[in-house]
Amino acid sequence: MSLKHALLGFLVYGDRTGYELGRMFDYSITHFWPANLSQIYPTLQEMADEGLVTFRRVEQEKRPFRKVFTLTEAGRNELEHWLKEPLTLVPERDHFLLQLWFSAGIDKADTIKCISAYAEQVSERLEWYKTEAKARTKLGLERYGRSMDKVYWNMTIDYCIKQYELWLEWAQDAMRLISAYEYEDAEVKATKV
Amino acid sequence: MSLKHALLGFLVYGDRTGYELGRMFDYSITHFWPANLSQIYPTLQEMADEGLVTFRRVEQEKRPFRKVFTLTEAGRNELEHWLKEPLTLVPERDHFLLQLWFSAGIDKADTIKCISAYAEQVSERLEWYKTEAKARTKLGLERYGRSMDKVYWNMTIDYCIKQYELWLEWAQDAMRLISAYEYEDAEVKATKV
DNA sequence: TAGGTCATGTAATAGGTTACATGATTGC
DNA sequence: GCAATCATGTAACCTATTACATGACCTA
Repeated sequence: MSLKHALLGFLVYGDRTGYELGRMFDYSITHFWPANLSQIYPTLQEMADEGLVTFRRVEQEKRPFRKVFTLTEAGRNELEHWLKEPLTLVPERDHFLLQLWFSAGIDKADTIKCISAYAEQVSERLEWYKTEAKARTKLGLERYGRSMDKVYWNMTIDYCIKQYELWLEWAQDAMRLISAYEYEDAEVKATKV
Repeated sequence: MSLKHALLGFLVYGDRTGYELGRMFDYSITHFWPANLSQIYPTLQEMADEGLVTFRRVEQEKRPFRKVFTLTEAGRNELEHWLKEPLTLVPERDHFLLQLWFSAGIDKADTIKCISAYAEQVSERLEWYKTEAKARTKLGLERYGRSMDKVYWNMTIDYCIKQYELWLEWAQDAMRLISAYEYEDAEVKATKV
């Protein structure tokens, strides 16, 4: 369960509450690994049961108590083990490709609309990476970054940017291709008549 | 639930049993939408309950009965509606990026090993797309393909190939970058001494 | 005064994977 | 003789999402 490993990974930077860990997700890796508090809280409890973390309850005035989590030696070992383990490439589901695969039954114009809407979202996300994601990463690096973090964190952003750029190009080519095909249809019809 | 839409999409090509639909998945879209029979069977039952499909039970000698499913008008409408609906880009989880993000705490050599193992798998998958996936698609087109299927099916393969090529390039750059960074470390140390 | 932040969770649901259950037929 | 194919499913489990529950403080 990778959520556990991500939580262990964040706890390396220091003790945190579940809420704080949630914010760390939101401000750093939410684009490739989103996590909800409603999933984080029970997972941290499980991790405590398994001995990967410990926690102390800190009472507060005027606010609910905080449960501050700390990595244990076992947790650190588990994280290190996971980090060194080469991952198996898992098949990713792609809603968009699925839709496209079955699109021969509908009007080309509708398909082009879908691709166009997709491209627009990709374009927005791309812009987000180039500005917001970079800014957040920079901020995180200044605050908590270890020496190699800069290299790896920037590499993940680069990875995402390149991927979205590719998708955008692909979508534009695809729309052109479908339009061209429409044109061929017309030509064929013209010849036939 | 996209599995339902995929099943509807396949049933456009003709009536099929659950088993046959499973084979259609395996031979066409398993790389971007895998499906197990243990998921397909109950889903088809639900779809029958919802009126999207009907089925007839065909007894056989020497083999278990076949349940042959047919699209209903409602099913066809539901499919068409889904096909025309622009999808919202959903955040995809990436185990590999997650691992990389937290890798600053371990030896660079171990990280390079992980990236290298990843690259090797990407490379194999890429080869698979260029040969096997293309061959299967060609076969499918000859057997069932509608006029536009060729365009769309080839576009999905193109999409996957470009993506995997990008990942491979990225991984190679990444490994070079990490090695170079090691070299800089050494230089810094040398200067310091 | 309205919306965001801090702070904890539980419950229900959805979607998918893995294991279990059965067993004859067909092709190499 | 052994593996793959044909043919149906059920049950347990895992992971993640959405909705529900509570409530005070801070800032524009």
